[in-house]
Amino acid sequence: MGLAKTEIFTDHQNQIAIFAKAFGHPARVAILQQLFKMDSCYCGSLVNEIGLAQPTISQHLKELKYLGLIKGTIEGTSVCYCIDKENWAAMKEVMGNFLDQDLPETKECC
Amino acid sequence: MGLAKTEIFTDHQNQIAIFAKAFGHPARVAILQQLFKMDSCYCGSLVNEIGLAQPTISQHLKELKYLGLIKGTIEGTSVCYCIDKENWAAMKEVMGNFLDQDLPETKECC
DNA sequence: AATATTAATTGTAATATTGCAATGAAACAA
DNA sequence: TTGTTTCATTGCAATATTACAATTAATATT
Repeated sequence: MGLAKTEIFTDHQNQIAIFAKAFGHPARVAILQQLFKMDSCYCGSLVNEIGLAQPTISQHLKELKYLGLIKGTIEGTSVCYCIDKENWAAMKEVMGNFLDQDLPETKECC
Repeated sequence: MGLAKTEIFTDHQNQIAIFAKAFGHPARVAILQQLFKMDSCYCGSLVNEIGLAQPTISQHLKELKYLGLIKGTIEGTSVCYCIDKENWAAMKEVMGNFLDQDLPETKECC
């Protein structure tokens, strides 16, 4: 169907999936890495440094912005994007806990 | 197009995206959480505990297995799944480094 | 052998995602 | 005002993903 049955999962499980999906495309990974480098956070710079068309980059930025991971500030005709530190930290907490799960050493299953 | 232009990104960026995509569906998050709990790693148990049809679960398991995050052992007519500890640790290293990126405090952009 | 159990595979329908050309909107420059 | 620059939005085509019924494969049970 292409449609995930989100209603049968917990909010926590859905939230992990939503954050993960944001990182599930290399263009968004590249955008975030650029923003962490900080020396170029204008939309146009991202278009130049990543080899995708401007509407495509704009769309990826929109998704990241919708999740709150980045924020954009209008400066004349340009838009400056940067990481939203607070929300990034909150996301890191959620994803980190998921990744850091540990297995009980005692029980060996397979 | 529905087709990511992976060739214009680094292997590292693609790898992050591929791992992230694995966590981009709540069913796979739920499966992994169950496997970490360890008391039920049979495919049938996962079908019962998660409310999706058996072929759907089987398909999600296949993806996780393909990435090496889990492994399955045949036990009679059942298949026992569990986390692949080594590969999970390797994935955690990659994803962790990405999530733990820091911003230079000096430069404030937006 | 005949049946049952468990899980993978196949096929299919519905929805989502990706990418870009074309266009629009807003601020700036001449 | 007229153009220019920068970015968002719209519309569309191509591919990917999700879900499941039906089937198959393999082992176990009787």
